[in-house]
Amino acid sequence: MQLSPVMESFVLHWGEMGSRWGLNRTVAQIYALLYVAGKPLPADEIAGTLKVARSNVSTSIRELQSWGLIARTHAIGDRRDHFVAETDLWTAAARVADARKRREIDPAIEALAGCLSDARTDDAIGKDAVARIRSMHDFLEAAGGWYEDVRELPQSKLETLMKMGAKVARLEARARKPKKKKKKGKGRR
Amino acid sequence: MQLSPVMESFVLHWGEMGSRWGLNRTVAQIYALLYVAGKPLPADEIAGTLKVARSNVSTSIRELQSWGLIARTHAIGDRRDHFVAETDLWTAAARVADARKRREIDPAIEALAGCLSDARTDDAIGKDAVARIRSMHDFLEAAGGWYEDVRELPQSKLETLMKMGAKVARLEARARKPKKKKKKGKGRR
DNA sequence: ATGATGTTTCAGAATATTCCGAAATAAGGA
DNA sequence: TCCTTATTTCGGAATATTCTGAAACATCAT
Repeated sequence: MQLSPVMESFVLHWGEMGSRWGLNRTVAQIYALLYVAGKPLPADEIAGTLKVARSNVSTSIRELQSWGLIARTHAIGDRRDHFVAETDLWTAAARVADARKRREIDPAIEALAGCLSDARTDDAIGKDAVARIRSMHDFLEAAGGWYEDVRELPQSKLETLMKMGAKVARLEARARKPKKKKKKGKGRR
Repeated sequence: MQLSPVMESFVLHWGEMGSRWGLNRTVAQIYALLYVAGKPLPADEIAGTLKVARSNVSTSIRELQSWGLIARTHAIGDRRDHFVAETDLWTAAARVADARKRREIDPAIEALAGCLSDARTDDAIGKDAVARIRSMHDFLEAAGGWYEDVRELPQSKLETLMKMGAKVARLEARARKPKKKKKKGKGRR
């Protein structure tokens, strides 16, 4: 896979971004490569294009699969596995959100529940401290539950909901600060 | 600050969680400590309690302030700065979300915009690849814009919106899979 | 000023993560 | 089966991050 200058810079940027997002560089770059490539690539070609060890690609692909961001396909007359990126960004974002919830939120809830249960036999802790821990636990659980509910909506409904949110927000903004001509520093929309 | 067993385990767990969340252990532990403590603590007491270097506390506090998760206060008759955690979890979550958008989304959008502008002078890149890059750019920009809109809502409105979302989700779920008695479990799809 | 107290900076040590490459394992076709 | 090709595992090298302790800096009361 020969990369054009822009494709290369896209991949490189993604590598950077990936770190910020908690995936490592290689993983992020592979996703980016598959995303721009727009066609299935075999592992060794990925390794060649990105100049990383073949084994590294193997590990990273595993990780990407666990995030649900790439899929394995096969080409006729080729024994090798090929991989494609999920190109629908709604789906991809949802996959990432799912994975993050699973890795970041759920274990946290569990840990907090553990603390709460231990708290009953800890006579050195104050009632108010326990209450604070509990409210954190409850907050995360509520957020997680909400996410799961909403997550199951078909995309169309979700989009409607989001538009609604934005509309309410705009109305609200107008109602609250009628003075200001244009809002915020980044003229969007 | 003497920690009870449960408080200690809370702080320790938060240290773990923090890593998953992209903050480092000390930073996370300090927040956790201030959160359970429920009262302002001076930096050296934090260092003593957590058994980390005083300077490390200083750096971490700086970071926590940049996330907007702790505030500086003063006690009469004490020259030292004291720090309190934001205990309202809605607010804290919003602060984290803001910071993450600023660090994770905004730079990404910028990078992609750069790629797109470069793409005009790159004759080796395919039209379809450019289109894919563009759609990623647009997606992120739309998501960011939506977030900013919604983010400015007063908390009460936001809560209403979320409840609405959850309600829609529940109705939708019933309509789509009338068979299932109870949802959830671990059954991801 | 001077000293007492508190905070920040910074170079390098300690630690953790990522990556490579060799060796082991699997899977297909002759 | 045996050979060929594809994939994974894993120990340790390379790299990046975090943390420490000492020194520099700031602030205030005397």
